[in-house]
Amino acid sequence: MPSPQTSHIVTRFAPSPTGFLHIGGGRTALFNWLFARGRGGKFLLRIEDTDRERSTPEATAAILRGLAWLGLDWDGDVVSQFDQKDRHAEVAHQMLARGTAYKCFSSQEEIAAFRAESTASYAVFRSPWRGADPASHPDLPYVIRMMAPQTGETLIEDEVQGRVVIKNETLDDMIVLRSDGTPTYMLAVVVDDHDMGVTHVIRGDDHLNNAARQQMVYDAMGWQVPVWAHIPLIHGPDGKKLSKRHGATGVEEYQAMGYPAAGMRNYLTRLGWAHGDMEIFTTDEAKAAFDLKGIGKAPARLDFKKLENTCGHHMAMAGDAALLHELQAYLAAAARPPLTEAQSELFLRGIYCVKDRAKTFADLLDKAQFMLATRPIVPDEAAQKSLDTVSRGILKSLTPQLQNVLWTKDGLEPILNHLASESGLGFAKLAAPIRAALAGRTTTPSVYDMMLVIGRNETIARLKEASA
RNA sequence: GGCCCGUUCGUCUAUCGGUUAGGACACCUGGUUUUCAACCAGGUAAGAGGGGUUCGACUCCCCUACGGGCUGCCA
Repeated sequence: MPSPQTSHIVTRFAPSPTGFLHIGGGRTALFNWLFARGRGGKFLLRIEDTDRERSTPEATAAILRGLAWLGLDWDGDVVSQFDQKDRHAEVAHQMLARGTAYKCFSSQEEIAAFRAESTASYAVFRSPWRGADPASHPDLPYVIRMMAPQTGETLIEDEVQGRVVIKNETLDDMIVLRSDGTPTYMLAVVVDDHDMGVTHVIRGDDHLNNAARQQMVYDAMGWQVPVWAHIPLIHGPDGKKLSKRHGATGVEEYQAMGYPAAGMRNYLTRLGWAHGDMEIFTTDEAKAAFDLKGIGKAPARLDFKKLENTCGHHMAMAGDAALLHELQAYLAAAARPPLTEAQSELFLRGIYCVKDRAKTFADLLDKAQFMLATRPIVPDEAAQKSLDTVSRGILKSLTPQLQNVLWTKDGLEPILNHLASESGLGFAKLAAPIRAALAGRTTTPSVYDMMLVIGRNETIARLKEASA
């Protein structure tokens, strides 16, 4: 039964469609999603496309794909901020009517000149039109500025950052409606969050200062201020802001590299958030455990080793069919050919002996090569070395013995053990050429597992081929 | 320049005035083993610096240093 005070939670993710879904954005979305989903709330998606110059439908599509891959589903339709522009203008004019905003006729040149001249420490632009008599208004283009309080303080009660005090004198009368009648971000974000019923704004802490400005809009309209939670941004391994030179920054790149979505989710969840000593979470566990309190205030660095380790856990935890399904999606994302029906069947039969040692799907596929490959098996350099004359002779003597043996580990073991001691090689030395023959490489699952997975005929065929 | 935020092992973090400062990744050692991996056991490793407050400070306050953010008719 949902508890009444937690069932009205509404969070949102509001990216601007100017590129792919950034890994940091993915984490922000994840936090919002976890918070809402863990509390029976709603998670909404809004595309902040008011900047017509930079917004592209391709970017929106990429963001949606990224979210879908991460398994973050949203409630209702995707909201286009641009579509709400009339509503934004309406609110701007309401503010005008209420006297909490005013028309400013200062040109951009005038403002630029002010900024250039003011080397003073307090370079806050004060519009001369604040409080001007409407009768004195010229017939010129104007912007609508917020009538912001110029004294006193604005208090941000932030779930992550704590109580943050911003002195109002450091804030200017921000523009809410541009001279072309379109809204600025500062207005649009507030109007949309209010209209969409957003109760918790969880976003990057690059918006912490903006929260003060936005809070003024809430106050000007008499709207309820949402719960703020400004989370630190993700940094690269060197502690600098995450950028291209650190490697992958787009969520979809991680998919293409083969990281499982569940592992990615787990890693991102734990990056900058903790729940005691717990490290590995199923999605349900994460939803239940996630809270704003556990979010750290310092920026976290991306650590690929830990990402891999986390993904390894999830790879091992996953069901076989689910792994096959996600593997196929990975292959498509990485522009690689899908597994055929027959390969899929083999994969399902043999996946048990490779999945707990793989960290990514690329890794999994590589380790599964022995079952997916078709003859001739071409040994790599290291494997070739173990297929010397002596070894080939031994393999040759092995094949007839496999003809009628019971095809189980118990059936095979005595034969291989006997051959190992009889040849004087010992098991380790005997296993090497068998690995080379069956998989063409030196790093493989157990020889028994391989034989059982590929079957009697294929085993004999590969041994014959290698010993010929 | 101004304002805001941050700083515990290499990394992610626990700690919410009194702990031998805990866990995870990585690393090292040992064990197991059919190579690698996995697995098991153990180990190295931390409170940026300086002042306070306090019987006692990683924890509260101040300063400094360093890092980040904001300061747009971008979002």
